[in-house]
Amino acid sequence: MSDITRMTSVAALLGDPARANILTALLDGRALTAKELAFAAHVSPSTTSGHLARLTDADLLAVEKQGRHRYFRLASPLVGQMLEAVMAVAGPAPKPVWRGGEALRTARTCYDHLAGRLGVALADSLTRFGHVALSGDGGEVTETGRSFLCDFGAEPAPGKRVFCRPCLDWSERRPHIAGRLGAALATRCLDLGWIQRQRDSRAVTITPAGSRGFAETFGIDLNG
Amino acid sequence: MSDITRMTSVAALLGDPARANILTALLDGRALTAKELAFAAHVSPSTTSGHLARLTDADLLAVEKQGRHRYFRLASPLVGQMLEAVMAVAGPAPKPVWRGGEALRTARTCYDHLAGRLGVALADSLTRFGHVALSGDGGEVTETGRSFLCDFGAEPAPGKRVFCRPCLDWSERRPHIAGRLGAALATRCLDLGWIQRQRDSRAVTITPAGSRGFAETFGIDLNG
DNA sequence: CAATCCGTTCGACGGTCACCGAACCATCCA
DNA sequence: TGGATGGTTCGGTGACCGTCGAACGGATTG
Repeated sequence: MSDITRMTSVAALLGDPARANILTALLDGRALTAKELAFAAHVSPSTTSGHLARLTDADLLAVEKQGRHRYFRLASPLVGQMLEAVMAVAGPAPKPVWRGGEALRTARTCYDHLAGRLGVALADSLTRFGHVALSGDGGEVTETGRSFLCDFGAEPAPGKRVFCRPCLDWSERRPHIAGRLGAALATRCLDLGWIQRQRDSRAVTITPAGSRGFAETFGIDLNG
Repeated sequence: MSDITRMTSVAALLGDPARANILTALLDGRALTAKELAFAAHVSPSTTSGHLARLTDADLLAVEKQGRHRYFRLASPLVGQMLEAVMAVAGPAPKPVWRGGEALRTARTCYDHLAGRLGVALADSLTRFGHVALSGDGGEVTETGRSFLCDFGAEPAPGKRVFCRPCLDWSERRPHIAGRLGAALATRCLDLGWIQRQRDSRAVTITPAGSRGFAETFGIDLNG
């Protein structure tokens, strides 16, 4: 089996509306039964069964048996990222239906850490440079990452809380960084004056100093 | 046209071997003519023409007319990222049952530069010694790097193409060096007899001289 | 102008695959 | 032990699509 063959097999699986519906229905990480997925896919249970068999066979879905139900979910975060990538190319999502949302989508706090496009971009940057490694439900800081974060001035306070955890961003559908590390990053950005909280909203604004800082330190340009 | 419909249309385009070959042939950012792509896709010019029309129509490819040639290239970096994402899921084969696959993972050409374990090791070595600096989507050669490469005999030809670019290696999931510099390195290694192309394959073999050379010059030992 | 090469369009052929209903197996419940 | 429900398998049908060769338009070259 050649590389191209493997790639086309996977892509072909995404190329059918019923299967695409199944996969997107699972994008949020939940596990659903075959019947629920049949409803989501708008096809009969028998047809759905065939699709599910092929998807699990290709390791796009993982299945868990519970009594007479079978629960399906995405086999790995890589699958979700692939779906996002295809959607990104598939084009402009019919966008923000609701108002005031734009600021929230750009940058907001999620409890004590950063989310929205900024939060996701930060996670991307740290991952790309090998400073942190995010897996399905956990995260670690590498050696280079530790010194990088130390230089940046974001040293997480000690504590019992989980240190670094990916948190799926609902507006971006991709992970940002939560946990003590996420909190430390947000605090440091506030201290540097890179971002400012808005009154009565979780949205935060990026200052001109922040624009420069995020670009120089993390290679982030949200306008680009 | 719904989200799912757009997504499946794009995915279905990737689901055909001929089109997948075309897209991967353009992964490094070069622009190729329809005939060259027909060769890469292993189908007739007429068939290729149909595929190219569909790919450009879906905005996966951009086309540029020059005389009686038409040059095709990926329409945006997003397309490349999508391909990488699909390859990442399609994954390196779980079990390298087949000897040829193993050879491909050890060392192969990615059009005109080196990839696989050897390509990644080269990039690592050059980075470690401070000869090049690779960031997210760009790369630079340092002063010491310039003289080092000059001594080595790998002086990139002048040209419009990007000079040094990291290219995510699908089998190693780490960057190797593409662009004019990558091409120059590959050419020099061939000239030195360190590597040899295999017929009908992108795999390259490392000669005994190459083993010594890579070890002495770059500190690379792929068996280690 | 003639020869040539690049690329596209057209028509026909063949294989693949999504779909459904009905029958079947497994599990749970009364 | 029956009956109900979740899920799979099977056979048949129809549509879609990738493929090629042949013919054609456009651009370059001699």
